[in-house]
Amino acid sequence: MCNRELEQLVTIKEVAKLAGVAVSTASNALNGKYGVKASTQKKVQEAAKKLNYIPNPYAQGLVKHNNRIISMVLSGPNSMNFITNPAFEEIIKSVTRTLNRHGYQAMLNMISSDEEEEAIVKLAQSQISNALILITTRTPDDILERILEKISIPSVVLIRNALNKDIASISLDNKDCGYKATKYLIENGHRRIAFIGELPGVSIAEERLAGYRQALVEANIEFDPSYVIPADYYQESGLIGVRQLLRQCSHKPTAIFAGNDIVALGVMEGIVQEGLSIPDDISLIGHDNIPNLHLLKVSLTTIASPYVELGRLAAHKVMGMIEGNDQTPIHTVMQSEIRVRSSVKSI
Amino acid sequence: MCNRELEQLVTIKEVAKLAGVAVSTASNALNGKYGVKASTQKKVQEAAKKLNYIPNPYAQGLVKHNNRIISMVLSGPNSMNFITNPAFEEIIKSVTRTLNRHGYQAMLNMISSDEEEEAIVKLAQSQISNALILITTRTPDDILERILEKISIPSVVLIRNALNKDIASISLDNKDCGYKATKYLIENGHRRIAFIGELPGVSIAEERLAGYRQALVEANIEFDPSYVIPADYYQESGLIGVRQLLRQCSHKPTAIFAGNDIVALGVMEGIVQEGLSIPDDISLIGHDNIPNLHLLKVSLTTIASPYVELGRLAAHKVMGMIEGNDQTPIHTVMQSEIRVRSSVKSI
DNA sequence: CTGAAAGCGCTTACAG
DNA sequence: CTGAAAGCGCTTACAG
Repeated sequence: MCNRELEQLVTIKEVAKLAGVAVSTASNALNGKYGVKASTQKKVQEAAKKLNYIPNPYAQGLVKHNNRIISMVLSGPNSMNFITNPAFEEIIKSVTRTLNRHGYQAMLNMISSDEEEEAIVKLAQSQISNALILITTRTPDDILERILEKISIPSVVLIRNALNKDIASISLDNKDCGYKATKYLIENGHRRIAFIGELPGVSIAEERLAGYRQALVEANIEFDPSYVIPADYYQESGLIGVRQLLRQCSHKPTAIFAGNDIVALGVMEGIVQEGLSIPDDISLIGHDNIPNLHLLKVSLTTIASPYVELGRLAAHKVMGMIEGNDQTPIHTVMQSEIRVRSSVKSI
Repeated sequence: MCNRELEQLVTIKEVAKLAGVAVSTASNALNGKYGVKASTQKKVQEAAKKLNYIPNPYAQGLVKHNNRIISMVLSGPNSMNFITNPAFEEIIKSVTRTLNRHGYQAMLNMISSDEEEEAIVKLAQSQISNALILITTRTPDDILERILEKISIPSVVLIRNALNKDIASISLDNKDCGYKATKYLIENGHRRIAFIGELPGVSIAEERLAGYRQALVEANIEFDPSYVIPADYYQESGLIGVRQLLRQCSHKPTAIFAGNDIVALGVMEGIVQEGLSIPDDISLIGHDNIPNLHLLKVSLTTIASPYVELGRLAAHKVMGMIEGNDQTPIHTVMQSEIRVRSSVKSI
């Protein structure tokens, strides 16, 4: 079961002994430090190879203050499996793969939104990882800034705009996403367009709403507040939101822009439950381009965002920050594009 | 950006100083060791609290050989984002959440299938984590046994049957899954039933196939090898598989059991491309019960397996193994149940 | 170019 | 009940 004792761990001491040098010399040789005779270095390397030596990263970390571990922090409601958005899973996989390829380790930390400050600060102070990638935080900017100021390890915040100059971020052009989605609906003849995804204080929601409004303004469509419905960006909020929408508005909209794809999935459920059909009664567009949208009851038109690339950039950025050679801009904003399927009808 | 120097880390030394005791006493007090005067312990705890002391897990790990980190190992083809099965993502989240709740950390390790042995052994030897949870390994039993014998940390293998007595595992009753799926098709009047999901040497595939065959035998349906199609359990293999099936069989089957849901998704794509319809031309059943199957073009009937619970059990098992108090059986087999939707037609 | 010493932050025997 | 010492596996000045 667990043959913990079977095999003695090989340490640098044994390597040094086999190579016939001091431990410090072995260390210098293995780390390619200047001032080690080539032949000595070779001897040490061969000994290490022969013994199958792998340095203990924590012993290294203790002295170098670098253990090559990076935490991906996921915050969400305090229920068992709160990360239900496949878009975030793409990011997680992309970050992990990129880190692993560069000899870094990825840690996953799932924390409750309601104790985010405490959990993040504790995580950083524990020194368990060398950097933080905040993937799903919704903490307001000012509080998040306070949190990140408190901690002493590098961090990068994903998919949030509007953070202050000192906080590294990689995000989407969320306003443009909202604009593109809404404009596409308008181009298809829609004028009564609802937005399900209002979430005050949360950057992506506010920006997507701003893009929605901008597209409306450009098309001379009057803004109707009854067409703007709150949603928390989890699936059920789409279902609840569309019910609320159909109940509260005086003129039923002909199209809905859902804040993201899983909200759109909820909207789809709600529309079916109401006995309406997409896109004949209501057109629908989402955001994210999660997998298999083409296999849905109605294949969903959406705004596709480059989550894999975003994760890759995030991984490279934190590695650079840790190693002190990060050359990338403090803020990166990535562009999205529409992926047309058949949930929007031209009217 | 990275105010690494701003804040001095607080160590047990400062705690001891503030409490006016020796470092060893502080350690004993903090760890609740016997033989510390209550008043001393209180002094130390207060000092720790005041200074916001968090012990360095790696310094602890170095002496205790327990850093409370567990690696979830995902192997797959050597492409960027190979874990595409939402069922595995449920497991990952469930494991992580459970570990985090118990003060453990979860590490994600994505390795290439073609260098699995090397990567696993190296991971274990690096002492970077205290235990391994192998989630997606397909390495044949004998090789996997050899690998796990080589390593000196506890490990548990998920969703694999037939491993030897000494290797901890938590799995599904895959034969029963195959049996239930096939039996349900038979009960609905089908006799020409295909299985897309043959993958020799991979436990889940072999067992599901065995269950399929058993259901056939019980119903006196002759086994037709041209109805058994290989698939690698990624989505595209379903698409390829159903094409192959329709090309090679003399009598078109009336129903297909796909090895898992994402294969079923591929099959669905293929059937649509061939101009056929589900369930009118061909009935389809999958396995896993991944999210949102009810929103597909044809809502997919499937075998639901308890992945969240499985992940929870796996986390508890490795924690127990690490702490030396694991009471759970070395092998756990979980039961699955059918979830009826509308992709199977009664004929 | 090499090695002995100190130290990273902790815990564990062991004196007292 | 408390504290000084040794040690976990490493690296980094610093003598020589």
